[in-house]
Amino acid sequence: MEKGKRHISLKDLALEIGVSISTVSRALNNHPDISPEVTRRIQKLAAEMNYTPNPLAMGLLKQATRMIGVIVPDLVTHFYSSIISGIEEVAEEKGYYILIASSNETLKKEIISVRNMLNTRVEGLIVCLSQETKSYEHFDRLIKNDIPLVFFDRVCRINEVPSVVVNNVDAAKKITRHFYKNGFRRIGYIAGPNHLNISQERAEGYLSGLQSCGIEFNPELLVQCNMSSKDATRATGRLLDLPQKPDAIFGINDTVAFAAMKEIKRRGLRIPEDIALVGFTDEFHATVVDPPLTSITHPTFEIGQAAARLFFNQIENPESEPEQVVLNTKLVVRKSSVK
Amino acid sequence: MEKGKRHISLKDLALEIGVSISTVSRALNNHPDISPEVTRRIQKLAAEMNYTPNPLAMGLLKQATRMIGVIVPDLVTHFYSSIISGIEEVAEEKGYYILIASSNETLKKEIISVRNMLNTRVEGLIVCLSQETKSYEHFDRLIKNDIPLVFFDRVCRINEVPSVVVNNVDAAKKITRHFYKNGFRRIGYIAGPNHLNISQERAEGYLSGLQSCGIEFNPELLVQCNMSSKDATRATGRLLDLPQKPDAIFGINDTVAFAAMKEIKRRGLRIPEDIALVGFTDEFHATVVDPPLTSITHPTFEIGQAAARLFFNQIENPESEPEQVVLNTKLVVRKSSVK
DNA sequence: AACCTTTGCGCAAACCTTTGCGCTATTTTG
DNA sequence: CAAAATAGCGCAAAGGTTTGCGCAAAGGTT
Repeated sequence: MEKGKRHISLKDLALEIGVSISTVSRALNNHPDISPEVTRRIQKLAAEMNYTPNPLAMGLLKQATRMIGVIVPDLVTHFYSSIISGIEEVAEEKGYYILIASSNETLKKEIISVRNMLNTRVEGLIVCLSQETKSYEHFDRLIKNDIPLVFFDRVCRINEVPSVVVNNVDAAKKITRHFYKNGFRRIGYIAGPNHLNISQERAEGYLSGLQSCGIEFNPELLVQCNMSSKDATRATGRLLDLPQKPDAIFGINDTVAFAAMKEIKRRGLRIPEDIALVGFTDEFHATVVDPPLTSITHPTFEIGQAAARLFFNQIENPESEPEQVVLNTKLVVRKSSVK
Repeated sequence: MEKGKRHISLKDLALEIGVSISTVSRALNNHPDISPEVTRRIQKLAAEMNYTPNPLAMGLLKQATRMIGVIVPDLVTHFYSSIISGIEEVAEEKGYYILIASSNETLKKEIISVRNMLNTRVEGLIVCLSQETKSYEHFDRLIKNDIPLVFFDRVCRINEVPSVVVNNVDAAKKITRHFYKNGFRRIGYIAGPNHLNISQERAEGYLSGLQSCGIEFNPELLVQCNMSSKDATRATGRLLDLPQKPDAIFGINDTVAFAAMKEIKRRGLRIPEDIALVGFTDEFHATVVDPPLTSITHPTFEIGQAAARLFFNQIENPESEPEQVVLNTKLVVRKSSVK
């Protein structure tokens, strides 16, 4: 092989054997038109020179890149990386690659990523909205042009776009009732931004849980944060500064719960004796903090798989109606919420 | 735009304006041959129809895909995902995309991933070896064909391939001396597989640290594991089962240290009173476990950036000699190692 | 008026693959 | 034995982009 020639083409094989390019192509695809003898020789040479078809050429020809764009709020939390693993598994089975971008929780980067990925000619997108995202025009071009799109966890336009979520309402209700059963009555909730479906739905479950336990909702006990550690710490502070502190706190996710845990300890309060704590998502390290954190496990890998399946459903079945897959979660009780 | 037509091409623009494809191409590239008037009209239309060049076609023409393959042992630990973020940042500046694959710490998947990525025509690879990898033939094709390759953290063939590592020897030595200064004398080390440079170098630093403190090396106190939580728990058990237990343990990374922490607690021993503990890598949650874990911070983001820069150096400067970048780490002292 | 230069644009090849169609021998059929 | 069928292969187009070359018309020079 010549220096600098990194991949060989049909042309190289054709020149070597002394036949035309089309004959080589057909031989490799076992086309009946080509004599067994020639086919054998070509396939042998191709194997020796380890020929592989050029995906760029195939992409041009078939107008298909076999690439899926995946946009997540960040790359470094277990939640998203595990979902990505799930997507990758299904994609690999189908011979697709995934292109990953992080929005860093900003709308601006999300918009740029969508544009970039389309320019790269991905066949479609699987997206979890950034925290800031409350307008959705940047997805219009996809929807209008029937470019496959799937949302997961943080979703929008669920009537037009297939999505994967967990049963947030039910899970939050379960948490509230769990607190109640263990003797806690002043139950606080640290929510996220209001426009996110996950925040709304978990709040709804929280309220419905309170009601089913006969506890009246106290607005003081519902605080908001932007889901960063820093802001979660502040939100926790606001709860702990109340004249009547909560005796239990439920955070919208484990990052928030970890921050709350630090702040509670910093103020010399004990968990769960003084304040019980429950998270949401069940990051790996929930088992390793002290006390171990009660949380809602997410079937992260399955979320990724489901999202990828919805994606391929659109590829193979463009006319199908948008479907929403709802996965179940489980409350995993650990020390942080049981006296 | 017709239904199903997802991207427009030079041809579409040419037809619309009534000029040839080459004129459109030149107009968009501001070629002086094209009259200002025509150029203006073409650029206006291109903007309106938001034309973007088809990367497949460009790739075919220029024999360059502007894609980098990245292979990591897993996707879900903070260490790797943060490094990937660093790579992505530099890649984005250069207009490159990254294609990510996980070896799941297996040689088999690593070999497959290398092959797949080459078939996809990535322009080169940035790799962290899997735990199992002790033979390196699957990289020969890259080296022989001058396809850019960079290793980071777990490296091999450092004379032929540029790489990014941290000062493992020095860091491990620092840990050992830190233990000594805080009054610990029976210092154990839970190592990883022997063929990995990180395991060897940290062992070397451990030994050199002991020597510099005048402590004689006791082979019983150096145990190995495959770096999984399970095996790390077993390895910890072996240390704790010794007739003369260590009074300090140093784990090859934080995953191992977390497992050790659990096992030590499970046996009713206190940290750091009975046994001091130090990790390596400083995963985010080191601050959140109890007690907070002393560890070696890795400049993960910078590792990714450095790896990407070495990569582009090869692209832009194919004849340059393979360089090894060594980044500094810092010992962050927390409660787990100070009585 | 006859020539040369410039301006402004189109043709076609190249990158790689697939595939409908056409072509030439050979083989089969009536 | 002539006609028709078939086996086995090549040509060329398509997909999108860039770019060397060619070409026509306009302008300028003697």
